[in-house]
Amino acid sequence: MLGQTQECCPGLLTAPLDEEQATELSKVFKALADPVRLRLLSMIASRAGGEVCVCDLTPAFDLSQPTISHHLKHLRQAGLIDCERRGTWVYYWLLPEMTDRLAGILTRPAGQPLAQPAQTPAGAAS
Amino acid sequence: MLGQTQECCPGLLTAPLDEEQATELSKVFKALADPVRLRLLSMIASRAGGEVCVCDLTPAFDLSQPTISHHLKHLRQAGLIDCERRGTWVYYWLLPEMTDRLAGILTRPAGQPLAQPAQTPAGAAS
DNA sequence: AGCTTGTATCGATAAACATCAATGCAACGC
DNA sequence: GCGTTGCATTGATGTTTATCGATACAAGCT
Repeated sequence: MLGQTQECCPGLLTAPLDEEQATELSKVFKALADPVRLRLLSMIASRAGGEVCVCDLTPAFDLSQPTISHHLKHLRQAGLIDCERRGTWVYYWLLPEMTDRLAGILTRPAGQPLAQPAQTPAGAAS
Repeated sequence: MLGQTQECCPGLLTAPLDEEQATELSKVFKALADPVRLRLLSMIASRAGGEVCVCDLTPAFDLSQPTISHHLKHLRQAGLIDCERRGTWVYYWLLPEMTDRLAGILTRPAGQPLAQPAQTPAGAAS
């Protein structure tokens, strides 16, 4: 996912993405584009021990167990989390490499202030 | 969008998001969850002068003009870009506050190494 | 005023997605 | 062995979304 084909962090804010890069990146953002998955991810990421049992996640939502399982699969296929069955239970944990990469992609280089006008220039469209 | 109701950067990786925060955040990620919009955003953000005319964006895609306009509207409603009509043409520019905020949300605090196992623990699900 | 060009909006359609109930599979306890 | 519990997969359904053609709006030109 997101291919090691790129040097390190193409940037998004520094150079136009080509079609392939954009398609790969969009898959990860799509995984984040749902409130349930965002809450699942934050519950997993913020867990003290670094791991969460599915049995601790499911009751936090007003959704069926298959739906939660579906969302977890989505997050896992995006490379944001991974899991392991341990006896009866399945534990999930964050893969910080992916969130780190996203943060880098959304960060503009310090030396390049983007030359943005930024403040709404009198009469900008609503 | 994303409400100033929060202190600064709730985190996503440090504490579980509540339902409202997750819903707001998901709207922004939804705007990024499309390859066309990602390419549009990167074309706008990486522009030297900080502004791009729609007439420079549309021909870069194999899509109809209404479709590009629709995607730009989506990015604008997410607070990622803004625009202004100037004579015949409409110019778009990045709102770096939003990308900065997203980068912050995806960044884990230095003092909190998340205690993740990270390396695949023998026999992790495929 | 009319014509032309650039951009946004509208209405329709097909594809993608979130959700559920039903079912399957894995591990434990009896 | 059999039943139970935890989680994943399947199939169906309603909703959302990407896309287009047609049209509307805005600004400049003649």
